[in-house]
Amino acid sequence: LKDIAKNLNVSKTAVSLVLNNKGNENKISQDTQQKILEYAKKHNYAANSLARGLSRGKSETIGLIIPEISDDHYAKIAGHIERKAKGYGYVVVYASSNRDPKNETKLIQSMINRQVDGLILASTQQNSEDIDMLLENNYPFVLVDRVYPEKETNYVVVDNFGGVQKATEHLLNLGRRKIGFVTLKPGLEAMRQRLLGYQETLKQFNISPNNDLVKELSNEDYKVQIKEALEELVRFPNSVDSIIFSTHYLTSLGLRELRRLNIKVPHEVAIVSFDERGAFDLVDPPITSIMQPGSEIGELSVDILMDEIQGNKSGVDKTSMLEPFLIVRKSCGA
Amino acid sequence: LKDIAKNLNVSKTAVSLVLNNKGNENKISQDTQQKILEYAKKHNYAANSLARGLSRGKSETIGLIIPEISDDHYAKIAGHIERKAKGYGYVVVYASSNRDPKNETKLIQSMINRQVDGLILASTQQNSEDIDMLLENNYPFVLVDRVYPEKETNYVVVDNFGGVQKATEHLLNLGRRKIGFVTLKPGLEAMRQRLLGYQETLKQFNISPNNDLVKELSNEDYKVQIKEALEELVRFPNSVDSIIFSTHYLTSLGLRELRRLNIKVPHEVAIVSFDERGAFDLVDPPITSIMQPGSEIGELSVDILMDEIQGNKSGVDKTSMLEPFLIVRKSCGA
DNA sequence: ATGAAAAGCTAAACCGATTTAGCATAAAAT
DNA sequence: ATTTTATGCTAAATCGGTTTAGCTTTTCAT
Repeated sequence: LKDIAKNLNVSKTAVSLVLNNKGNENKISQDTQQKILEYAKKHNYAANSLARGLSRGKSETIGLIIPEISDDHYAKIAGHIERKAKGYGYVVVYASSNRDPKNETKLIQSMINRQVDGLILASTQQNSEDIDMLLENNYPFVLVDRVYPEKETNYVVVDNFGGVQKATEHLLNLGRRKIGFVTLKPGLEAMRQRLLGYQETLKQFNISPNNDLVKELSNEDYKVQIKEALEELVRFPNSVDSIIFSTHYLTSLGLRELRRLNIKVPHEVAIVSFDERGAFDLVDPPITSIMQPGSEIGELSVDILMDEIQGNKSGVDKTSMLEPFLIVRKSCGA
Repeated sequence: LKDIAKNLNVSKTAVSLVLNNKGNENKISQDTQQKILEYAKKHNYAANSLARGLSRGKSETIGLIIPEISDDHYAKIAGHIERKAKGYGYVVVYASSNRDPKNETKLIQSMINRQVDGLILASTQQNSEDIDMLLENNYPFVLVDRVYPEKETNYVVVDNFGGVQKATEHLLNLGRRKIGFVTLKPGLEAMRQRLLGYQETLKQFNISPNNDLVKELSNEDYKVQIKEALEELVRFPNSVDSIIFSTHYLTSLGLRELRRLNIKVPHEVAIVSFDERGAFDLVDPPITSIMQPGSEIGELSVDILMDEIQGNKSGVDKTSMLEPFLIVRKSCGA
């Protein structure tokens, strides 16, 4: 900038104005504008974003904090977030919390220090204070895939209740009556909703819920616990004829276990997965899944965040619940 | 900073020095240091990274440009890069090139303008000029998963040749003789090496390569082309008894096609996949894959980049070829 | 011819840090 | 008693932009 100004014998101000398309409104002559634009292009000048950011108080960066970028679900969302953000001229920095609230707290702080203009959080949902802090400071952020039910925040979630409801109804309509449910301990609202969707649907069909058919595994130890859980589910007196797994990785693990136990899927036990991961359609049997609209989740969260950052002009809905849909494959016995 | 200085009746300089642990070497009294540290902690001060970056000429950010964050392979690498970078106090911004060189050029520029301290690139490998530019400007960067064979750059790759060699040998040792190879047009060195690995291994076993058994699909249209390719491979006169797919998504597509054609895998045609994606172990049949050491790729690339950024002190090897390894499952007929 | 308005530009403050050069004062050495 | 050295600190420049307020000069209306 200084260089351009010096070489063209104009002021930094003029250069800055012109390059920010404020030449006209500030009455810089066409000649001068031309001169500056040409010179800038020729030497392909591009502003130093740090300086610009410092000056404008905006970094044109959004922070994305997710449990794990390598999880299919979040990778997909991250992809859409990035693409959408680019459309707004924004860039995204991501960080994985690894489902650890302390980690998350640190990451949020770090992002703020780095002056991101806003945050997209798939929160561990155990960080009330952080959320309160963001809220108090009026920091633009949107929760994705997670909510703090008691707080008023922007969020984009899927209808976890409805998703499981569809799956449960589907199994019931196929004649299955002893449906097991394998999930994680309900630290997350999403998990609560999924369980609820299962329980309520059974009630609607006049089937009294049997808690022995529900296996809630701990977040740390599910890889081990799932073995016992499945054994209990398939043998007397439970003897389920179907199982809904509330995450794709539980499905993977569970299916492995069912095979080990020599249970025929879907003949003896039908299964449905909440969410899927690569190649679920090629699995033996192809897995019926409750699909989440990853692209919408990603894009909507960016739209909402951008509106927030730009001062709530557009009037987009700041909370949004998207409908998952059931992909029926073989594993449900259809 | 200013606040702290004002409230404590010291200079900004003092505060800055102390908070950067340069208090002692600049002979700030213990008293003052204490005072500053306490105040800073109490008001949990953290430096504005933009300002610091501007001043220091460092952003403590690295840029990651990959074909697609939602691809299992890159998502995994990205995860490890992020984790490792965090250890260095760095944060990563990512962007997807979608395999478009023009896109890549723009992204590189954008990252540089944003003052990232270094770049990790899974280049489209059609951007010689960009690479030259980075090289000329001595910009710290490392190629990951990709190389420009004729250029001297830092890189981390896997031994694509060796990986396919292992797979090919394995199939040959299982008695398969008519091995097909489905890959993408060799815009990428990786693809060239994989093809070469296949061809050379056949030679070593005294099998004359038959070009009809090699199907090179175009990057844009592979989803369509793969149908015809597979039909040609499985029917007379080719009638392969096995196929190596050079990427995980080709494997997915290919397997679907084989099923459509009613070909029994591995009985009639055995398959091996280069790289895998979620649930490949649960597929029918479980897919034998050439696995890439994602964590090493990610971590090593960060190590190399950091050394580059910090002025090549550590003497780490700046080019590195990692060994993939074969995970033998059912699809190869073992 | 004169005053007001418009056109075209610039100086300087500012964003929030880092860093260099140097100023007092106190302690030690001569 | 005077010089030297060490201690403890600060003013001010700098990074590279943005932006406010204002200064000339020209143009126009009266």
